[in-house]
Amino acid sequence: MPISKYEAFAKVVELGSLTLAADALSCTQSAVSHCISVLEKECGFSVLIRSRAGVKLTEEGARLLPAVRQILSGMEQFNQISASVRGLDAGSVRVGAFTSVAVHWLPGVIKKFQHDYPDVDLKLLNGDYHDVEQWLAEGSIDIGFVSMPIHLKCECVPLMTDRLFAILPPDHKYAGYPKFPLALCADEPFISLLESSDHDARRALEAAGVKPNIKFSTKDDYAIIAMVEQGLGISIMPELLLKGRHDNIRISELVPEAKRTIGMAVARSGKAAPAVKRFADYVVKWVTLGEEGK
Amino acid sequence: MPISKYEAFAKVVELGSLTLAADALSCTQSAVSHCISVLEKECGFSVLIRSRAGVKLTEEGARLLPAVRQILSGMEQFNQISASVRGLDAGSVRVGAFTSVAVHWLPGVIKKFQHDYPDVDLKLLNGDYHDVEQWLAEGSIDIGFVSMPIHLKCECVPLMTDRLFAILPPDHKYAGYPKFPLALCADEPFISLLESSDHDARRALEAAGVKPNIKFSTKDDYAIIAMVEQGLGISIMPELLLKGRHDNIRISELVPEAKRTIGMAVARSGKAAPAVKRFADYVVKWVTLGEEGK
DNA sequence: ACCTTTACATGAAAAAATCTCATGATTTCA
DNA sequence: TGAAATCATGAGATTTTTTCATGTAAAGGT
Repeated sequence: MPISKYEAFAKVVELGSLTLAADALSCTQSAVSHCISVLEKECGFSVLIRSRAGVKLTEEGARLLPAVRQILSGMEQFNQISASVRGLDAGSVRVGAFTSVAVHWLPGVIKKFQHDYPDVDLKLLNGDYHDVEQWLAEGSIDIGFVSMPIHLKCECVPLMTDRLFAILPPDHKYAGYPKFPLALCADEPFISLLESSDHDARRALEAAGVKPNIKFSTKDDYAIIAMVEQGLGISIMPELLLKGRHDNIRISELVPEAKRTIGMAVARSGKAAPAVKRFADYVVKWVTLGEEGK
Repeated sequence: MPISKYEAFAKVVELGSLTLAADALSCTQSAVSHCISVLEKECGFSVLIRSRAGVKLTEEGARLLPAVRQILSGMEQFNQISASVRGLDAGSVRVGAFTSVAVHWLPGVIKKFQHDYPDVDLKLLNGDYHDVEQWLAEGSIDIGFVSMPIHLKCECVPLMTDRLFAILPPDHKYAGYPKFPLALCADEPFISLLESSDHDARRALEAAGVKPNIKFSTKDDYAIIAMVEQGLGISIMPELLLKGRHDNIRISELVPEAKRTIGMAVARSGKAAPAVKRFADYVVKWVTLGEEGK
């Protein structure tokens, strides 16, 4: 409970009494008296005329009053603004995400968040894994969705693990089988994401020591699905991306099983702006209580 | 040497570095760092992004900046004003006046002013109209009392209008008449101020097209009165000079009526030292509320 | 007049805030 | 990899602010 001498002065002038001002400021009359003394010592002249029934401004004190009001109004404004930022009436959140998250999670999260905090400015950037990490490193986004692990030094919480599946054209010779041996990717025409865009399938194949027979590469996940549909080859896709779609493809479990872990990285996590922290909370809540949670 | 956290914040933002700000504020880098921490604790979010080469504002910090600037500008203003008022403790006021003012007004004004501002050094120069204007022009006085109008380029406020009267020896042939025709000055022996000392009587006579029959000239008003008393001649004097005196003379209204306007000229009026402005205020107050005001 | 009440002042000591010192951690540059 | 530069941090010293306990002065009632 620190009292600024300016506040004390203004209050005393307003109420015309040290005692009343002290009450109003919840401190002792002595404290207010000392404050005024300090003020007067600094000024080098008295600002108040003391008398029996309280005090009133000297002419010099009156000259100071506008400046004091300006200081106090500035402090008031300061508090208003910081409260408004704290209360999420202000601020912005820049989110970077790759396709599956941008398609399956963000619309819902954003809708809910925007409803609760209509004054926060949301910005969504869409890219591949590499883009998102780049943006994080640059500081051009506050929150980035990534495939874990990540080398960037910033706090990153795992959100869910997502199985990888083989996708085949419907009339593919292995289409009938419920499981698909990863090793076959070495023979079958394989449609891949660009190297920079993909970590998951690549990691799975490397882990199994399989060198895929890459026929096509693209940066767009849905383009791959379309190509598979047309029988141009097979590919590997995470479950989240396939969910809810009705493509004319066959989906088979991989053998051995492979997965990715989707994580959320928060830039300058501990010191993130309130709006950013809150948005991160929303994401976690959204994912943990049933991704499709109302 | 107390450093406000607002000051620290603004300086850091301005210089983009805690270290430089610390130098600028003559305190340690540690102090600045603590200040910012306190600020951030109060706000509940970070206001600066720390990096190798200094720091920069967060978006939230930027929002606070205008309020901080307002606070600092208020403090600056506060110091300016108090320094200017303090000027009264160190200032001096040099006043030039002619006889009637020096006798009838200044003692009272000076007494009151000295009581209220005992530290202000007052200097009073006594002279005639010409002397005062000379001193004003030279800048050797701050405030000069003059008979308006004045040609000098400096702010000059009219204080009062003062009627001119004829003064006659008690046994003069016209002594019985309540009014005295100005034209008679052409015949009667006339006692005049030196040309440089007088404007008022001269102007009145000229306006009436009367050429006075000047027998004696002196620079001292009271010498004229004494000479009139002795029956050496007649003269013209302003009311203020005659007030409160009990000379053995006859005072008659002039026909046509004549007057002078006493004004106060303030050198460099707008930029005058606080003590000078204040003294001028006192004079005006003194004159307006009854010249003999308590 | 004299006491009571009310209001501000003051001095010492406690409490709090602020500053410095020493040192740590991190990043950049050579 | 080491040196230099920059910000952070913790402990202790310093300064400021607050409280507590009175003191002083003026106004009002009796």
